[in-house]
Amino acid sequence: MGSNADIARRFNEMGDCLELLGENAFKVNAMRKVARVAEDAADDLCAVALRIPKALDAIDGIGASSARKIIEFATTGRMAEHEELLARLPAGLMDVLRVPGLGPKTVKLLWEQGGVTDVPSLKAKLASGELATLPRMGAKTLQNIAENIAFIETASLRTRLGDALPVAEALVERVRALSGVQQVAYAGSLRRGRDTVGDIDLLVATDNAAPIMAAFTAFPEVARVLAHGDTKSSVRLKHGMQVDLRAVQPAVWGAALLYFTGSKEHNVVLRERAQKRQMRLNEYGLFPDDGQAEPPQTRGVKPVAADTEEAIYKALHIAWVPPELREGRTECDAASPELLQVSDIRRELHCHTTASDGSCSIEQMVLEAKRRGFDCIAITDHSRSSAQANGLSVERLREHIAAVHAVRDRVQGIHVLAGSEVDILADGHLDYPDDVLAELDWVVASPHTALKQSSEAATQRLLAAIANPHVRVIGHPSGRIIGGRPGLEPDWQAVFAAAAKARVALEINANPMRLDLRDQLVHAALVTGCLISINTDAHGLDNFDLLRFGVTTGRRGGLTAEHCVNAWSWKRFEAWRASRG
DNA sequence: GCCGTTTTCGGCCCGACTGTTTTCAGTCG
Repeated sequence: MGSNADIARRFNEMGDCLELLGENAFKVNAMRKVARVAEDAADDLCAVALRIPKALDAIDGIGASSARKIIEFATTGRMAEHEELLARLPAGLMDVLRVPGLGPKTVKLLWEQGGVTDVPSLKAKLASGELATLPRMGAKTLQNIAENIAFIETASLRTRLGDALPVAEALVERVRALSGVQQVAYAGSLRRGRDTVGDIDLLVATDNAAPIMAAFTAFPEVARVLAHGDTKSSVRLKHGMQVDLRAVQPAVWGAALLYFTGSKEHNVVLRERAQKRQMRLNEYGLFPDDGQAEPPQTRGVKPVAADTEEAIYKALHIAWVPPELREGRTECDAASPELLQVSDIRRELHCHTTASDGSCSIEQMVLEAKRRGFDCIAITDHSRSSAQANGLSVERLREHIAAVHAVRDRVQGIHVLAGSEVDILADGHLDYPDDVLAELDWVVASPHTALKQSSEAATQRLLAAIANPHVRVIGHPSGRIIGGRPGLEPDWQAVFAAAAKARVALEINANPMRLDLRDQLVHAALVTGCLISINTDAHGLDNFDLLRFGVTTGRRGGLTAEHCVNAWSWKRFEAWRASRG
């Protein structure tokens, strides 16, 4: 049976095909919408299709036609229309569509009139100069296409949150120092906290944009100016990231921040709500809709709301939506929960010392946790199978437990747990026998190897770990590395149901390379009733700073302090910790 | 293709910038 990701991929590809074939753009959008719904669905849509086919049609965004396709896929493993559409296009044309600046219209032109069928043929025809005879293909356009192909061949298209955020924060301070800047912030997917971002969106409030645009495009870290207008500029930095800077009048700051934070899909929902209330929303404000085509802001129409995001949501009768939830799903349908904050976190439950692969002593880690105001730290060095991480043999583990307890007795004002990050072996067995695990105060069980095993094997593996009575947390459950490896792909619903029943927490590993569980799986886990634990997996003192990335990921999944064991009172945490094993 | 508290048909979000054009199509977010 196929996964929701398989369904999403097919609908996205159908959307690409339809777009290249010049079909109705709204039909294309509908395909993409179904793909998004499939990606976000907590339930396995194929299972739903087989069990209660009618339920598919009831899902918002999935109509009768798409429901039929999903049912066909669930029962036969194929989707005829998908295959037919793919067969109508050269297979390599999809890659041409990925080149920045090339949209469906241009790719269609290149294909039908230029004979381009894939990126290699595009490069060959660019080199030979034969594309210059096509309409709208001037020298500048052809040069841009060549440069953009070179760019995607050398740079990765998305940047990890942990790499992009420091760059954005530094740029914000650089722009803030420019004369005439009243407010500046980063927006876009970075503000929404996505695990990777395509670019950095900066917004500045000023009465005099031109000099700021000029200064920005002249920053020394800029490698290339992609666009330089009166109110909007785009640059590519020397290390490859694209940065867009948009300037607005201070009075419309809120409308602009809302608009540029997105997501695009959230904006569409807001505009539709505005329309229903006879209003128009754009980056200049929320305006009464007088039916005139010309934009209201250019006619001096006074906005209903514009200066703050809060005022605009209020005028639309939508409860404030935290940026992390603005993905165009159901966030506008009901008030958002009070999401977890970094300041809610009271303890670190997964970290390493020099006993395995960390860089600091037990005492250094404990004192750092105490300095940060935590009430508890669990020392969880690697188990014996993680040889590359200097994992502890049973004898070394026993010495280590004694060492941790010695520090616990010496340092006052913080609880110190002697724990282990014990490997979940490929077959589901843990890396220490139960009687050894029983000697520990705390057990995090994590998969580190055999991360390409089948979905069925991965499911059984995680279920076995959850069933072990000593295990309190499943660490980085998928083992994914963002931009590196996909990690395990078990039947998540089965894993979540077992974890919820056993009251075993699932970790959000805060390391920006991992962010595992990822946001949408956190959401699905919470819907199933799971507990979540956010940990930095610190290997040194600086790593404690990674906490914010884990909290952001939790927030994107709708996590509240109530469902995060790191945020509980000590009494409640202790009762839970002692409730098994 | 999806949707409906006026609609089962007729809509479906909005603006900046580039490049190629003499008024706009295409892309992007």
